[in-house]
Amino acid sequence: MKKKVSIKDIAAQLNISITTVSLILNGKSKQVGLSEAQTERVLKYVEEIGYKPNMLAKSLRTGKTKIICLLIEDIADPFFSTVAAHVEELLNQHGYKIIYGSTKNQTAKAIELIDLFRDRHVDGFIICPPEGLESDITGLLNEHIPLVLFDRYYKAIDTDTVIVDNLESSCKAVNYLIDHNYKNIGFVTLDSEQTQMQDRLQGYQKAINDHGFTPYIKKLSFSKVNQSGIDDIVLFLTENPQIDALFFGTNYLTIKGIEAIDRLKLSIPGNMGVISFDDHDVFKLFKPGITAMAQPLLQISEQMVNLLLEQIEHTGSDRKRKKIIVPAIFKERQSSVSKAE
Amino acid sequence: MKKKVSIKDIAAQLNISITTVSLILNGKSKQVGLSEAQTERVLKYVEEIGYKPNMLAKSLRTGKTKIICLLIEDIADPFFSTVAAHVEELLNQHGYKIIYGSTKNQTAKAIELIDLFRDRHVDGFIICPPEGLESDITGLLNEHIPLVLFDRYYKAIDTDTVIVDNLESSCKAVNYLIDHNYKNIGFVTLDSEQTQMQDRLQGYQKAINDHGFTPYIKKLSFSKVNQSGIDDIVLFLTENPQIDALFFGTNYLTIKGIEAIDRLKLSIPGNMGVISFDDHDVFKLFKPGITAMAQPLLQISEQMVNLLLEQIEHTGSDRKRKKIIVPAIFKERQSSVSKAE
DNA sequence: ATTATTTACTACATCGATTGCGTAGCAAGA
DNA sequence: TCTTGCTACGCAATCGATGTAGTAAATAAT
Repeated sequence: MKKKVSIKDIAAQLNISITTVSLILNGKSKQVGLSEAQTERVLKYVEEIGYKPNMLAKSLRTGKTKIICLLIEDIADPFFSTVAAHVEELLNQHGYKIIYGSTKNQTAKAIELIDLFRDRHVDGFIICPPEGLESDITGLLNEHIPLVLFDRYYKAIDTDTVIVDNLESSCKAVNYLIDHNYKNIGFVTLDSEQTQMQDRLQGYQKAINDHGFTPYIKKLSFSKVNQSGIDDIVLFLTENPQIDALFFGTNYLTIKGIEAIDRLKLSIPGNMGVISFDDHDVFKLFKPGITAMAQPLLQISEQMVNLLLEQIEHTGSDRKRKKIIVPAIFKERQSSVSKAE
Repeated sequence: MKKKVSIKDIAAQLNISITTVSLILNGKSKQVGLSEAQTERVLKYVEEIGYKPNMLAKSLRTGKTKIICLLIEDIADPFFSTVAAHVEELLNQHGYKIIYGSTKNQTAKAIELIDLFRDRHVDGFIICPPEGLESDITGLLNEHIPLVLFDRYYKAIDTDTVIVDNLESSCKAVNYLIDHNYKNIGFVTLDSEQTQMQDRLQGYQKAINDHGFTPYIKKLSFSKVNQSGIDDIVLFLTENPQIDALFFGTNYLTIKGIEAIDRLKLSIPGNMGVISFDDHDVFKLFKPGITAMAQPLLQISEQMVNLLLEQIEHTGSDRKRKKIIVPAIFKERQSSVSKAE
């Protein structure tokens, strides 16, 4: 069992000062004019004994932890876990580790987590914010803590943000259904004020209005999707039997919807055209394949990491915050093929 | 923009010593005999200004970080992300945060990550180890760092471990197929020496041998599953047309298998019975539902967290290491219903 | 009145690094 | 000989906490 060696032990062993060792280890030997010989000697010895600096001490002193906090809804959700995987990979390339927290879309939990990680002095945050976090986000901004929001944002706060073009994409998806001969298109969404859901709703409404169609909108409460989601959709469809296609606001709503449609013994796309916002592994495997408006997760992750690194590197205060909107990708599958007249 | 207050500022403000503040904040006021009045005063003030201790300094001093490292194959895999979600939740209840890393099942990446997190002084590890990590694991044990392995383990090293009864479960699954009239049952697995895959293979072989059947085994290389997995399985089935059922060693193999079967225009379970080791969201939604031997993820997570906390709390060296084997759960669906004679 | 005990705190070293400032040693220029 | 200027390094403060050992004052015991 090896005991941990500190910079002090090294200095003692080599009969030099701690300062010298530290400077050499931080590559400042040239800068401060330490001799080649000494530098070599220290580097060689350090290598030999496999010394690893204590990151805690380092962080305490420098104020940098090289840890980024990723705050998402739920790590078990494929959308978020995929983003997490990408962000992890990308940030690793820059020497950052990532620590994450699942908010379950609950304001209180999110606030608690932000506090906790701020206490741990993470170097930055990537956050998919639930509702009602305005003041906490503002707090982070005021302390100049690097921060990127994604998937949704707050209209009232100027933050670096990465989202998809929710409105446009939704509009396109609904137009696609209209073009394929569906006449009564319903929209199943969350009862949420969050920007992404609002924009998707508006996209739906725009497409419907543009064609003078009748809107059919069902809003489910986030917390009840798992309990009564299927029942709610069954009811919605029963009450509106004329509906011949459904557009879903998120992938888990689509999954509930598929089960509901199945329960009503309706066939996809024969009786019911389906398009999902957000893709899912299931959708391409499912028979018929479920058409989806997919978010380009790698691209989103890259943009987020870039924005975050920009902030970390840019210590001045004159940087302009950026909102990046990436286009969603339409994955055409069989659940939305042309309806027979 | 509020500046961070330290324990020193508090002491100065209240005209008392740093020690006193620290003692009170750590709830030792009674123990060391500080006056009620003083205690109240400090607590009240601390509350007022919303002081948060610097965890870095605390950790540096105490050697505890209250962070646990979860090392898994891939956070984007639903098996691991679900475990991650459970572990996070459970450990949060005990005041621990979790930091994770995806090894992609690569030895080098895993070693690097373990090193990194050890440097960061995490209080413990939960690891799903790739092959060839024996010496690193031994290293952790020697340093008495709390450690739990899961999903697989090293036969040569005595560690706390949580796994499912891979051999038994696999045997049961294959027996189920046999009982349902399938005669030529293939096993699609990974070309891996890891215990979980070996045990599943042995379970398969036992069931096949017990009935005097012919084994058909296809081993895919982990790294190539995504590229050529489907083709490989198609080939395997083409070369062995008598196969009437497949047992898959992991859920992602099953997914490849389903696509392969689909490509061959075979129907499940009509032409091909299917059972998967490991469940997946897709499987219950799929038509027909895919029968699976599911791992009880919450139970596994609970056991891991328990073992880890035991180690953290048990500072003596006489603790006996535990291997916990939890039973898998058979999820009977339609992909394995009785074959017509 | 003197010593012992208790009460209520405080001083200081420490964890393992970083870093601004200081300086010894030596050669060259004045 | 003395100042100046390098070169090559060291001292000590600091980050923000913890915890041991100690002390001053008040009270109790003898």
